[in-house]
Amino acid sequence: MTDLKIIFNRLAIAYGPLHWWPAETPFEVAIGAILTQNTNWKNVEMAIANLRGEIALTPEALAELPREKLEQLIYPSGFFRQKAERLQLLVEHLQNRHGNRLENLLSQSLDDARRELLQLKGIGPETADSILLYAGELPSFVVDAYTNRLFGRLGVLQGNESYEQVRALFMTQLPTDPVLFNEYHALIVQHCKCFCRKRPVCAECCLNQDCRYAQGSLDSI
DNA sequence: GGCCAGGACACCA
DNA sequence: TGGTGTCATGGC
Repeated sequence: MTDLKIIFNRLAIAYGPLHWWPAETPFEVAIGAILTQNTNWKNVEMAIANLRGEIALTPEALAELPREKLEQLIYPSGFFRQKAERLQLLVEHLQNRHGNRLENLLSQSLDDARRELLQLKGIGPETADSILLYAGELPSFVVDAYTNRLFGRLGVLQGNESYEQVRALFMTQLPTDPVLFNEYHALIVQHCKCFCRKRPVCAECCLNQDCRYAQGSLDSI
């Protein structure tokens, strides 16, 4: 069993199952993925609640919103001008290429869908992978700041790896399973909210000072 | 009042 | 190719 599988098992026992992403439709996942860029999820929830209140959580409805109105609705998520543009560019793309259905974009092969998402302004690798995995249920591992922080501390990562290198590490060492990738990323985020941010070592977490992972070396495994 | 949060992009050397 | 500045709100 690889280190990554062992770490997953420990996290899963401690926190799982988490069943991400907190959204009602694939399109809502994509909206959340853009809105959460460098932003606390609580702020995103406020913005999504505003969109829901305007019945604007479909590509058609979002396309009808004037830019200023959209900026006003997503204001709590921060970077509201950038994000309004990014949302409208995504909606325009779905309208022009996929009959207003994100599901059509996601029905392609993983590589084709990922390439297409990455060509859109404002959708980088993490946002694309979040959409692929959580909206499309495609086996694309999501790497985020928490992933780098946690696995850097564990000694799995050196800290100078590129996004694609980290993603490839997880995708080659783990079974190609979207359910596993989904849960793993959710567990990393859940764990880091306790272990990595609030305090250096969380007494009740599964990777505390008594755990070999917290020592920064996995050599003994 | 400062720091951080489930990034991406433009610009520059 | 890699580093830096910019975008911006809300919670702690």
